[in-house]
Amino acid sequence: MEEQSARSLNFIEEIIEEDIRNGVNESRVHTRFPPEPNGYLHIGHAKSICLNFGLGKKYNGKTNLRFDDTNPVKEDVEYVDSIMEDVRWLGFDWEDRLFYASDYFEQLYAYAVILIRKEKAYVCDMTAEEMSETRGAPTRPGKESPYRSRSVEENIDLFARMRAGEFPDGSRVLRAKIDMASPNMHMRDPVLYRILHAHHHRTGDQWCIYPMYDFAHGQSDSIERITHSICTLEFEVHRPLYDWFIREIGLYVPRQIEFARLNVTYTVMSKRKLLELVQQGYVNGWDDPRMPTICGLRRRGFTPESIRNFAETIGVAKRDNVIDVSLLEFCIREDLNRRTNRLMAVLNPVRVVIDNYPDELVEEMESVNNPEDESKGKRKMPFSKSLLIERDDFMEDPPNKFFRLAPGREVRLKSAYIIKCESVVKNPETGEITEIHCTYDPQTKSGMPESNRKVKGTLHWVSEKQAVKAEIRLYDRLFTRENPDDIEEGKTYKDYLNPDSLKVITGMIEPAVLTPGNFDKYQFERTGYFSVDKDSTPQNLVFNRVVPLKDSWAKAK
RNA sequence: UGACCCAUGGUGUAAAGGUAGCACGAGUGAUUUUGGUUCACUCGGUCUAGGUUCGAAUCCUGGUGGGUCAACCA
Repeated sequence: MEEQSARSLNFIEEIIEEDIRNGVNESRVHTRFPPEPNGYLHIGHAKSICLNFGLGKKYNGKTNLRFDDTNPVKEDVEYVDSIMEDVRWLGFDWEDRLFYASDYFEQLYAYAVILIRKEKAYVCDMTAEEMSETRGAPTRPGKESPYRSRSVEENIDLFARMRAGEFPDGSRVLRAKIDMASPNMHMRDPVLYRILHAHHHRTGDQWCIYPMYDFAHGQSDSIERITHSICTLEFEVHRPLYDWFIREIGLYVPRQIEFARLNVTYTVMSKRKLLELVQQGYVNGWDDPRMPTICGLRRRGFTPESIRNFAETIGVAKRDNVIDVSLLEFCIREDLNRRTNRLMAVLNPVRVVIDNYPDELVEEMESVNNPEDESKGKRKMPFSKSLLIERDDFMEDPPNKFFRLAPGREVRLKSAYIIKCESVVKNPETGEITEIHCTYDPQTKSGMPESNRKVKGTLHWVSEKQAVKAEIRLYDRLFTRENPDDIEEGKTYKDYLNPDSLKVITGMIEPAVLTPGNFDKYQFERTGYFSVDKDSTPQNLVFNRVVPLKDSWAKAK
């Protein structure tokens, strides 16, 4: 069965397997997912989560969750909590390996002192502006800081006093002493520590100096004995620095591997932009179903399985990529198709009156919940003289290939009778059709011996009197441009926001949904997959459309 | 105009020097109590120019195109 996995490794797996063969780091595999708690996780993080935890599992290794919380002014426990919830929801377990970079502040301080003693780090008094000016440019070398040659003793003393809070923010930094002429900007005496009198969400006011990403990340990996530190491509130029710290301090050696981050058409992925959409009210919060956040997708009705399968399907490589949203839609359709119950729901109703049906009779019609899965059982739906069908399912003057209801034509009502349209009633002023009068054939009730007569179409319907009103939220892509980050002159990504990304309508639902034991996601016949919104109550049913069904008739039109 | 990274159908991703495959997509047909689902078939690709080799998507060189890097962010 699994024969094909024998030799179809992605480039990261090849590196890992080679390391295993060579006995690198005792041939262990230990990965980590290291988010900064400064925002909510999105589908791009899901790729990283699936990758890191997936690799840990595949190679019988472990995966840590580590919060990269070295910048207190941007971080908050709100984000810590949401990240843990999202990772768990996706189906991954860090067991007892929950860590914070802030757990290592004392250790990192000691590492910095080691570098100072080796004359590989120094306290620099330049302002941020001066530092920026003397750093040079990629094509031009920088100039060495006048503080570069401070004595070890002076550096140790100054660094201790930085920690003790003797200096104001921004007055001094600790820098590595590497090479101001390096073609790699990150090697031009990068900042290791800065002074920041800010309250940290975990360490409180214990520290007023904070390590920079470069000084914290690799060492944290090393402390946790991470073997493979997988990150996105923009950190590729940081790798020489990552390795430099590990080597100079003399630490356990993890290997950093970079992959291309995920991009999806018709959406933005940067935390900054997503934050703007929330803060400026373009969407209703991080979990707005239009957002590409994990919590947004969850609220929309995506399943963890579908997202994991998506991550598996897109693969991993180093070239820039833009995944078409249709692939994400495929993944959720594929999953929901076999797990959701079918539900009759009429989104844009028009009345159908069965003239030859008894006035007061209400029959119970039986329908399978999921034709793909018999074990999902059956349900009963009331049927009566006055029904509602989809307005689109009737045409007074239809083209040839219209398979639905039209004057003189027959259709089957799903799980009920075959009906024939006899006449229509219109509003004399507007010309709008208000009633469609039909007759039914009593011999064609679903399940009866003579019910197998072929008719061109089958329609969904609800019984007018028993149907339940529901608020239906139809979501469309948030942006009108395939790549909202590809901005035309004089515009911003916000100019590509889709004003019609949310449409709220009132639909009529079969009453079965109110009975207990139903699933929280449904396939509405022909219209799409829907989930019950978290704000829904029995008095006010609210459905979110996860994704429309494919509709080849719509295309033909 | 520096360093580093990348280049396979429309979109992704495989092929460890030896048949360019898979998925989405698009198209055609069959089945169908929804035109969905399911099934079958089809479409379509190695950026370019040289070189090495019996043989190159794969190795080498040049070009072209794209990306990353000049935060006391991560």
